[in-house]
Amino acid sequence: MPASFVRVAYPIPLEETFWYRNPGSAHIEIGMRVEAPLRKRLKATGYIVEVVEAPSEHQPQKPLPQDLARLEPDKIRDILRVVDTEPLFDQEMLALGKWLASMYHCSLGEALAAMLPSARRERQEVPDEFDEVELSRTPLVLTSGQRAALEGILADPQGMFYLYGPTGTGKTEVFLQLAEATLAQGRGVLYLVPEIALTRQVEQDVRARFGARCAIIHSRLTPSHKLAEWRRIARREARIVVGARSAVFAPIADLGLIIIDEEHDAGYKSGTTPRYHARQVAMHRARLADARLVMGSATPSPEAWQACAEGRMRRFSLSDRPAGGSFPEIHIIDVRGRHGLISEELAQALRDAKRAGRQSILFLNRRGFARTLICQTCGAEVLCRHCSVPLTYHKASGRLLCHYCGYSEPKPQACPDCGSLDLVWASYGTERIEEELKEHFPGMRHARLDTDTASAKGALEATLRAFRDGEIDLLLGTQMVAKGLNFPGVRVVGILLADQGLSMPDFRAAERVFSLIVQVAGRAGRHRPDGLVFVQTRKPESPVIRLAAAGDVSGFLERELEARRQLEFPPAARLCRVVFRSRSPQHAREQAFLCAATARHIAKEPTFAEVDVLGPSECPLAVVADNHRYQLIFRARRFSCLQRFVEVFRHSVDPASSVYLEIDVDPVQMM
DNA sequence: AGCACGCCGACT
DNA sequence: GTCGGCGTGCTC
Repeated sequence: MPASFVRVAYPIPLEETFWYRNPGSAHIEIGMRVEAPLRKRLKATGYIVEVVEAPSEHQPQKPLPQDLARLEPDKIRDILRVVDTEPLFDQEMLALGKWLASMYHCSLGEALAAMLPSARRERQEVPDEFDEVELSRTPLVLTSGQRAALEGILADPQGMFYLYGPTGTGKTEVFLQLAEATLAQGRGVLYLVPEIALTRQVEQDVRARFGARCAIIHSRLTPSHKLAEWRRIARREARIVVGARSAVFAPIADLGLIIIDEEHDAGYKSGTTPRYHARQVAMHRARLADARLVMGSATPSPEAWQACAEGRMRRFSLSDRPAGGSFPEIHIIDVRGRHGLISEELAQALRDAKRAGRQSILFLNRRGFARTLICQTCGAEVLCRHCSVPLTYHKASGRLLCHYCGYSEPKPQACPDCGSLDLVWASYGTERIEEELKEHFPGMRHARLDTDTASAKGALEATLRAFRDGEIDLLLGTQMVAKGLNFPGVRVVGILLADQGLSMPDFRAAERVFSLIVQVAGRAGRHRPDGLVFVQTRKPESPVIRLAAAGDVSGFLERELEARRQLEFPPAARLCRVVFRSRSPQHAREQAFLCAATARHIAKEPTFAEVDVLGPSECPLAVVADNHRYQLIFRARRFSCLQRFVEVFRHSVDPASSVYLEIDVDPVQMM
């Protein structure tokens, strides 16, 4: 038996793949992982992406791949070990990996690493949680809007659809019935949800309806459980998969439907290489598989709204709340010049709700006690030693904490700059609101829900259950309370500092603030028509706040799209952001300027006439975790042109290894 | 990425 | 004279 050769892709920022010999008789296939030596490294783990049988006397010889034939035979080393007994991916997934690598400008190995579970070994038992929910819940009776959407989508065997409707108008039920119809045809279903608490809710709905046919991929599954779920999907034992971003790569055979719930959510964009957008990957997969793609949200992204306007996607609107609720009455409260963070109007409504046996939600998008500590004498803020951001005071731990790198230090007694003892807290966090609640609403049973309180295992579930069961009158929290939670008893919603985030140096700031306000407001009055929302702000005249308070989604999107056209920002153009990061501020800066010159030179070519090179400039967050950051932005109207440009750029620059280049296609965060 | 090699500053 | 800083180069 002659030795065979394998091509291995490593999850490192190197485009090259490497050839090895398989010395033993170990069975080897595309899609398995191997351990092999890589230069001075004794063992590195990579993915087999090609297998070639060595020439033998008996078998007719196929020509060897060119790069293998060119290699000196003694340069080819032996693999050490095969990790898997079954492949993790097939040719189809490999093709998706190649697409991902070219789309997001990373190596094939990096793409595969992002797509696949990382566990070495599979755990035999899959956690069996679904016996606690009652099975075979039957489909609900649909409203006319829901029925129209369901029938309209089912009438088209493929294509893209948008389910647009305020919270509580029953998008989930339409998704579930579409899934049912797809499964009935023997085709697989992928149901994407943003990370966080929402996974739990959809998971239960899907489990109740489809039982053992579903697989769930949470972020908290251990790697070995994730691998076990992966195998169940590949073996077709599970035909409907619920999961967050990375579930878009689940190996579902004969895919018939992809659902993207809360389509606008930024959590669908990966923050690490490859910086893929699950919506983009889903569009690609749906096209390849001739599957339907159905997304939905109460606050569509400008990209999706534009696609509907241009007819690239068919939109269905839902407008009735089938559970008997109606849309809440919304009040804007101008809090300029007022003390405290809970206005008298809101306080009164909270007390009234409590007296009526109803519940309330307070939303403030900042955890901790105070955003920053300021010296009254010299005006200095206490900044992180590793990042260019102020430290947030967390009273529970008595420490100042950096929300970007995790650095913390004890609360200083005196100003580190001038030694003054006159240090004051500036701005509020959820911890401080909690203190205000204790002081001014002693009878109110409340709970706080943010990353800090939810980090303990089971704490999130326990709080949500207690609130649902009415053991809590008031739920206070960050984004976590904004998304997808359905609590029938909620009457009052208070949005504190609604304009927070509006002045961020990011073209998506308005979009984010708008959708957060609308989403939180949607928590009120889902089941009874007496919801009340208070939008507290220091910018009551801001159109974003006014449109959000009016629930005018299309008005906001039209306005936003017009602004984006004026500024030539997405979706009027496509962007690629390149961040240069280095321990050394000079290196990052020099490299950014050098590469900018190269980029401008390339942009002079006639084929790249439409490409703009913006920058370089220091990133708004100039330092994160001791990394100094500069950025360059490429812009073009046609995506294909931008992609070719980035490709040429990437191969024309040779960054010193002390500077790392992050390439972000369709960036969502510009900080 | 990771790991070693190599070439200039302050120490026993 | 060496220890060690991190800039540079290479990976089948």
